[in-house]
Amino acid sequence: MQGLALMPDGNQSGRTTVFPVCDYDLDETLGSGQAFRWQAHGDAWEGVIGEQWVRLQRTTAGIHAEAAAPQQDWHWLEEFLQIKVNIADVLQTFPDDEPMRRAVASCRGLRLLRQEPWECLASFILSSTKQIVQIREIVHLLTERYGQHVITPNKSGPAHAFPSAERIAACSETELRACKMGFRAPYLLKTAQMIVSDVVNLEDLKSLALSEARARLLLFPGVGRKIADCVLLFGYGFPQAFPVDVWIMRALRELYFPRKRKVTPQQILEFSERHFGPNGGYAQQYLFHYMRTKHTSNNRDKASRSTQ
DNA sequence: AACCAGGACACAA
DNA sequence: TTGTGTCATGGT
Repeated sequence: MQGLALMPDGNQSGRTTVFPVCDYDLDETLGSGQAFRWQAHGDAWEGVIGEQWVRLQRTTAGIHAEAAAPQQDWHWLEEFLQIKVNIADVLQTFPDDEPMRRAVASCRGLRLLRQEPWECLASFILSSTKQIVQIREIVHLLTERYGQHVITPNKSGPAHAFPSAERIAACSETELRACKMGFRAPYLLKTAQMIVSDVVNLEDLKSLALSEARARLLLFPGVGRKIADCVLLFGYGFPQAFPVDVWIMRALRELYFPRKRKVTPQQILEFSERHFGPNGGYAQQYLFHYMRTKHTSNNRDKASRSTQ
């Protein structure tokens, strides 16, 4: 390790590296409900990608990354964080309207990750009608009980990889329910079994068009349009996939159809496909985060609810 | 103490 | 095709 000090910034064979990137906010990106097993420790974030433990920290030079073991190649992390995406180019494709301007202005540095498809699929099967904190808890129990240990630095506690489809498929429904996932347990179990028996091959989806890939995901039990679009967006990088959950439904109603009584979910869905352009998925994430954290009517509602 | 959460599904009309 | 009840569990 002596040689590290002699190596230039961005050295590729040590335990750490720096990605020189701007407009990348780790808090908003890792804590915004697209990934569920990153933990904030002070100003740093710790997580596991594949079999690798990682610690990320914002510095003036960019994003500082620390792994548990020396790396010759950081491509896996660069891919996960989508470092090469020029976010300014993406933002430029958003519709130029008031709601989008507000969302973009208040979520500067929000990015989309590129997660491993199986982990993403399993996580979002567990997400239905759950709050983000609860999804994190369920996923944590699952990885702790059925995921392989990964190497961590001495100072850090134990960490686990996300359990394989094979391992989940070998669980009983009772064991899965014990991870607090309730009625989602049979969905996850059957989905894992379908993957193990190769009824649907997740790798194959990468070469398909959006609608074809979506049709394959919809074959899994517990996967409807919304969860399929989450996996297409966060796991496969289809930038046009536009998950419509309860938050986005409210956002589109309030921001784009104010004082209009009958707006059906079908109309909202059609509007979402038409209005937000080739990077609609990114736009969706900005609206989602904006509604959850900054939008005033949301905060007012929350305040009035908690004081009554 | 009702109401809600990054929904999906079976079933009715 | 569109509308309702149900499914666990925990937070506000």
